[in-house]
Amino acid sequence: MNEHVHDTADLTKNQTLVMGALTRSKGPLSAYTILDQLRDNGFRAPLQVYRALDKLVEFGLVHRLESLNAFVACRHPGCDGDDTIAFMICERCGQVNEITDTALAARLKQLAGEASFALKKTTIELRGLCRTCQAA
Amino acid sequence: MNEHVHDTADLTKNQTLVMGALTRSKGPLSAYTILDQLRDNGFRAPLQVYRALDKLVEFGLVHRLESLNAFVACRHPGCDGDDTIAFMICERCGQVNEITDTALAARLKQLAGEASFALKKTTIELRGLCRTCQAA
DNA sequence: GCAATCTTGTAATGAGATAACGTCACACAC
DNA sequence: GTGTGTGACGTTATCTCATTACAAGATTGC
Ligand SMILES: [Zn+2]
Ligand SMILES: [Zn+2]
Ligand SMILES: [Zn+2]
Ligand SMILES: [Zn+2]
Repeated sequence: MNEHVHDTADLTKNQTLVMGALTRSKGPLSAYTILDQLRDNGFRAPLQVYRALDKLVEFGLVHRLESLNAFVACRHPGCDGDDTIAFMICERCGQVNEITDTALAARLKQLAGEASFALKKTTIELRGLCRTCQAA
Repeated sequence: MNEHVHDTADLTKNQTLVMGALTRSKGPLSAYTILDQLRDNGFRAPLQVYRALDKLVEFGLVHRLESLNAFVACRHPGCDGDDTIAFMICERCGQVNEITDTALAARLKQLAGEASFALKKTTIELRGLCRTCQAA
């Protein structure tokens, strides 16, 4: 088995349950919301969720949205190789759109380089209204 | 007086105290850290800090760092007009560098436009090591 | 078997943020 | 001057988010 790329078949029981909750959801979920949804599956404590989330984020199956303190299942096929992901978060319907852009990533790397900053992780979160919600 | 641009002279007592704490600090501070620093000035409750912070952020004198749940005094002269600010946060020494870049902002606006996303606020936070901390 | 390692369960606590209430000071109309 | 609206302030309680600490099972490799 590939040791870097994970799919849902590799997951433990708790990881599978948490992944399922996120995949079923239309938008991001907080850890405690996930906990509530999994009470019937034997979840009793936040740590059960957080431990699973840590792994899922590590595997690249889930992204953490810093500005929401919430988590979302990755729906961007092929964001594995890319560590510069921009999230467009609709403040009305909660929908999250995940995009990568080489020009954007290149510009950020350029800026970091000019400042001699050793870039490890980038967080880009755009807040606003999605196409649908602008009409309403 | 200009009704949009604020300087420290416009601030209330609590706002001045919170602004002072942030200005004195080399790096970002959490609301509760600020609270502790201002106990001697009569601060007793988190809300006193949060209320002041809300206003200071609104005035553009302070920025909130989403990935740290912390606040930092603006040290970027002229970031008023620019709503696309990138923060470079050193994970070792905590120093925060604030930069604006027209190419970066333009690309983000472009991407939002292509998705018909009505952009309201952008969060860009780069984590890594500053020049000094890479040597050590 | 046995040790090393990983995963899990549980309780307690720490850290970040807001709700709900009442008070006070001040500007401004009447 | 009295009423009224507005904004800042103080206090308590509560809510949400996240981690520490400790113990117990499961898994793997030898
Ligand atoms: Zn993704
Ligand atoms: Zn929407
Ligand atoms: Zn600034
Ligand atoms: Zn540093």
